[in-house]
Amino acid sequence: MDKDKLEHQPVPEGYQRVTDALPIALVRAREAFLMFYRPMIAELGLTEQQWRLLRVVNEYEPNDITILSQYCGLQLPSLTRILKTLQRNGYIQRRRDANDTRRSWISVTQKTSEMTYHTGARAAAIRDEIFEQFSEEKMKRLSDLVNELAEIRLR
Amino acid sequence: MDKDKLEHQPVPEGYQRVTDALPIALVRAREAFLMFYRPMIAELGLTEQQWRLLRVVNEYEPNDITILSQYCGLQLPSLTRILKTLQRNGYIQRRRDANDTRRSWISVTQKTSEMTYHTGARAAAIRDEIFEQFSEEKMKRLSDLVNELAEIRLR
DNA sequence: CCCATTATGTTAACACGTTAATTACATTTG
DNA sequence: CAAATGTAATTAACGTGTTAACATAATGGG
Repeated sequence: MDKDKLEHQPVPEGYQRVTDALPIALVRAREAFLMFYRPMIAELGLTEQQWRLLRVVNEYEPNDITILSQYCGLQLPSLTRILKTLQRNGYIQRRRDANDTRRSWISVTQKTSEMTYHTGARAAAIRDEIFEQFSEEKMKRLSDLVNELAEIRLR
Repeated sequence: MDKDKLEHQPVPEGYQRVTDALPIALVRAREAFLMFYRPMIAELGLTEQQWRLLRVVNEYEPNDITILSQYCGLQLPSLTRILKTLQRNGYIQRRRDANDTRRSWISVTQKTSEMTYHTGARAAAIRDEIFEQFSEEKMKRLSDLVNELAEIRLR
C-alpha cells in the first residue's frame, strides 16, 4: 500500500466523511431530546428504559414480551432484566399463558397507571418546551422520515 | 391494536401516545441502519463504538478526548475504557500535552489508517445498498433535521 | 501568591446493549 | 407418534451508558 497517501488521508472513491454519519447524528439527537425529560424521569426513580417500557405496557397491555421488545426497541435480554426489576418494585405483573406456557402476559399495576396519569401533564409541558426550539411541524416531518428509515431491512 | 384500552386509563390533556415517541423511533432507525454494517464491523473484530471512534480519530487527529467525545456521541467514561482497549490492541496512540498535562492527544496508528483505507470501498457499497431502500435525497433531508434536533438545549 | 474555582480526565457502581448458548415448550414432518 | 425443527424467554459474558465521586492540573480574582 502507498504509505505516502495515508499521511494525507486520501479517501477511496465514495468514501463518506464520518461527520456525515447518520448513526452518530441519531444518537446525538436522541440525547438532546431526552435531556429535557431526564429530570422528570430521575425524580420518578426510573431509568429511561424503564420509563419507556412502562409507557408502552400501559398503552398496549396485556402483551407478551417479544411484542413489547419490538415496540420499545429494547432487546429481549434487556427486557428480561428490566421486567424483573420492575416486577420486584411493584410496577408490572406477569401471568403465564394457559395454552402456551412459554409465553407470559405482561400488564401494569395500579401504581404504574397512577404514575402515568399524574405525569402526563408534565410530560406534555416538556414536549411544548421542545416545540419552542423545534417546531411541531418539523417534528412531524422528522418522525415520518425516521419511522420510514426504521423499516429498511437487510436482504 | 386495542386502542380502547384507555377507557379504564383516562389520559390528561395533551397526553402523547407512546408509539409516537421520537426517542424510540430514533433508536429503531439507528438499529435498522446499523444492521447493514454489523457484518463488516464484526469481521473487523470491532464493536460499533470502537469503529465509530476510530473513524473519527482517523479524520480529526490528533485530538483531545473531550472533543472526540463530542464528535462520537460517546461519553467520557466510555471513551476512557474504549481508548484503553484500542491502545492495547494497537489501533491508537496517545501523547501528553506539554503545556497542559491533564490533556492527551489521541491519534491513529498505521494499522488503523490501513484498515480505514481498505474498508472504505466496502462501506461505500453498503451505503449504496441502503440508498436502494431509502433514497439519498431522503437521507439528506433526514440528516438535516436530525442534526438540527441535536442542537436543541435545555434552558 | 494563594485560595477558590474551573477544566480534563479517570474510577466506581450499577443498568443496559449485544451476541451466543441454553432451557423449555410447541409445531411440523417423516 | 417420535424425531426434527422452530419459538419464547432466560442466562452468561463482555462491552457500553449513565451518574456521581474522585484525582489532578490549570486559571483567575483577592
